[in-house]
Amino acid sequence: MEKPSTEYILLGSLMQGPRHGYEIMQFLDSALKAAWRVSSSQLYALMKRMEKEKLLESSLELQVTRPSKRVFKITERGKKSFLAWLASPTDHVRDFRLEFIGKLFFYHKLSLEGALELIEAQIQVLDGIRQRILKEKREESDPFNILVYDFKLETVKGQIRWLSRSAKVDMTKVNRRNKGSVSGGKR
Amino acid sequence: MEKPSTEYILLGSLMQGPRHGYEIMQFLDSALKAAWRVSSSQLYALMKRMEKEKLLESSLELQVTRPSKRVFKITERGKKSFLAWLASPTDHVRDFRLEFIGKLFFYHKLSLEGALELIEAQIQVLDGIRQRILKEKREESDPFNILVYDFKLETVKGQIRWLSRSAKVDMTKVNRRNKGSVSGGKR
DNA sequence: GGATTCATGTAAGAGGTTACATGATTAT
DNA sequence: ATAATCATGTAACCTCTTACATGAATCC
Repeated sequence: MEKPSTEYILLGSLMQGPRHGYEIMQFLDSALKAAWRVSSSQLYALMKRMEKEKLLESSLELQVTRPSKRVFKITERGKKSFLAWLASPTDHVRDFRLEFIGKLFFYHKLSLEGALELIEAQIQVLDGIRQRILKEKREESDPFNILVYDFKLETVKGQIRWLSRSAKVDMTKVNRRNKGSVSGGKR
Repeated sequence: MEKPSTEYILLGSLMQGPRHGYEIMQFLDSALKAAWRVSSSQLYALMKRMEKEKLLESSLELQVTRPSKRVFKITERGKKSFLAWLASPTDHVRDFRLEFIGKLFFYHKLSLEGALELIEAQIQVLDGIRQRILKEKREESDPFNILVYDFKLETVKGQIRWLSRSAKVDMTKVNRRNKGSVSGGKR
């Protein structure tokens, strides 16, 4: 069973240091707004579950004028889980969009190396899928189903094209600009 | 509030005459297997709901050696609802794939006219979306967000390309081959 | 004086999925 | 013998969304 990628997005939000829920929401709202939305209810529910699974720890921080904050901190286990997710390509076309963009975001944000390797691996995976669809299309006789296969092919080809051009080029730029550490930086 | 497209797929399965649940499953499994999967539990649940909404009617048909069948028949209200769905383009990129293919399937299967008009309208809708993304991209300065917009653009452009080439051409062929009636044919 | 920000949640529901129950019949 | 086909469902769960509750502080 795979975790939903939203959990990894939340884990990733804690990689630069502890944060409380509201802070994470603001962070994602401004930084990932174009690609990912997490509602407050979902966020708090997921955080609770992940604490049970020992992927993070929390502590209450009392405030005078404001309501108390629950500050979350990622555990070693959580870091390992996040980094493993980050390095592995997605193998379902329908999840590719959100999940892959989420991964790139953290390579970018955390100034991590390995993005090009992931892109390369993802291209291989998508190319495998492309060939599988091509094979199925060849074995199909119904004209409507062929149409469907054409659409799937067009989708996968668009993704590969994007990976080969934009992603590769831009992530190279990003990587060249700032080479940094994984866990550095307190808030 | 929009209905989930799965309901329309089920409605569409009744357009050529009454059918029982198992029969619909087989029909979809063989004819739409490349694009749409409906589990038995979901099918029966949706049928029950749609009967409450007067989109269909059902009656029990007793059998000697086999378990009884519940035969579903689409109502006038159901037909109207289905045909309205069929003629309207999808305006969410994320729903486009499944929903549009489902629509084309029924134009094909029911030998209906109007597929080319729908394709044309859908291209217009997607082109509007393309321009909106392009505009947002131009206003964006963060290199990562630009990457995301590039991906969205690549996706939409792939869809438009598919619509303009394959879909248009193939549906023309289909339309030319068989010109038929809407409600004709008993099972 | 009313809206927005800060901060955390609960409850209900939408739209599924997977596993399972039932039980006879027919194909291998 | 056993597996698959026919036929209809229930129950539990999953991921995520929307609406709502709370309550002080600060901005306009």
